[in-house]
Amino acid sequence: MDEAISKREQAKAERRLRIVKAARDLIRETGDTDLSMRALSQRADVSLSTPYNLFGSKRAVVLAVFEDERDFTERFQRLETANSIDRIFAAHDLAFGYYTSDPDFYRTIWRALLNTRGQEETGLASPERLKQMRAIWYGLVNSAGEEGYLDKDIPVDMLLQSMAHLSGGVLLSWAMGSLPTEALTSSVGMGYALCLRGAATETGRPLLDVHLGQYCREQDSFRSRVSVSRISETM
Amino acid sequence: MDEAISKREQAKAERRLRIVKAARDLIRETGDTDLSMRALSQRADVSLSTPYNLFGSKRAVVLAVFEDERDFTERFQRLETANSIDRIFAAHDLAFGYYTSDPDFYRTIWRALLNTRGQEETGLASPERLKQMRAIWYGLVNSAGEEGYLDKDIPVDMLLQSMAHLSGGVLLSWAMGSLPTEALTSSVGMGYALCLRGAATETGRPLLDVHLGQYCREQDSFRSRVSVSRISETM
DNA sequence: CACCGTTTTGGAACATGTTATGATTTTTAT
DNA sequence: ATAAAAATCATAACATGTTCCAAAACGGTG
Repeated sequence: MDEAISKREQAKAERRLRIVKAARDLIRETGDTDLSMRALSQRADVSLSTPYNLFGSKRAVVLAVFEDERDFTERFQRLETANSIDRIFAAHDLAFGYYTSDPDFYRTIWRALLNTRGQEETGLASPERLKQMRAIWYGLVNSAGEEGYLDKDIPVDMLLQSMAHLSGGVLLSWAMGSLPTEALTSSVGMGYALCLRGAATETGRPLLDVHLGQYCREQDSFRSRVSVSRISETM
Repeated sequence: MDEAISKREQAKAERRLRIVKAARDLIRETGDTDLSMRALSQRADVSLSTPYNLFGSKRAVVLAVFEDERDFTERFQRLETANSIDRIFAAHDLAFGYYTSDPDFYRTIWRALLNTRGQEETGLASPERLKQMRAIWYGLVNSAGEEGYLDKDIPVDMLLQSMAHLSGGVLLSWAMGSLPTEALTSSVGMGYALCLRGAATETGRPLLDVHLGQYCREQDSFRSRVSVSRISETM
């Protein structure tokens, strides 16, 4: 009976899989253009209604593609670094490596995720993924605090929030085309370094200066093209 | 003949105005729902084609509404503060006062601006507005540097870029519904304070601590609801 | 195997952003 | 005044996300 019930679920899961795979392939092949639900359902060999039954909306499908693509957690486990500050930036480089290594694909996905047709129910990631990510990053920053690199007076939560918003802003800017892919990682890294330095102890500051300096130099190397990102209006 | 030529342009300008006004009213009345181009053109008493002739897309119309609503520059001139650090945060409070005083309206607009149907040509503000804003903020932060509050080793441009991304990220988070309106101003302010503190001199740090502490306390007062914003996934 | 509930299917339908088109009106130039 | 030019108008058309519905297919149960 458990097997029987699973037969139903299995078929569903398989369809779900087909749909996600078809969506991913279509995005890879034609960069968003022609990721119509009609093309998608045809490619996945299901009816037009099925993706709506199984996911609810086009946006949800794309979100599934997005989360399916990333195995950050396990790759993160294998990071080895001298100190907790370096580990933060190693994790950052790892995370943004996904974007920079396949920019067209991820930009398309991000754009689709930004399109919020209609009311609420938004959010840029599933709750589970969020919890996972939050745990990882909390651990990272908290370690830095416990190793004496960050001022204990500044709550880790607030640091995390600012860092999250920073990366979100950069990704937005990038997805909208204001920021070239080359500037992605360094823009976020620089912001992280700045924020962390704002909360750093005497001990932590030199460690952060290394990264800050490095990202600054990276940005300088194509400064002419970047200028201040278009999004600065929002300030 | 100049008058004659202007007759054409005048009529155009008047139509443009009618369209923007109609769009604004429709958004105010029905919060995005029913800002269809058909409803818009009817309300503005023009044909469906005209907004496309004059603006190019729905998004462009909304952008025009957005920029039409804000008279930040002149209100900014009237700011009077003790030092350049305080002025930065006064400007920030002023800027985000627009959003918090009419959140539904601006959230709708932001959502529409995020919707990027099709290819490039995006950007969240017109080039002129950008130049204006950039000048103002450059002046603010640069003053802080010249008054000895900020380390000269850190380029103003980079600080500005991080701050811009930060505000962009917060606004994104807010527009997507992950961040309550009450947390808007303080989230950005806290990030600004952190970033600036990361670039501050001994002299500047205490000034920033005042603001940082204040925003922290603000956030604490409704911490239960905020948690870490949903966007943290992106890190 | 026959029955029943769930899901998928095919297809139509709807709202909407956008484009194309040919007629009509308004403005400018001769 | 009249022709040329420019813009708008009314309208149809198209693509697309989404919803709805009856019929068919499927899976589990007696």
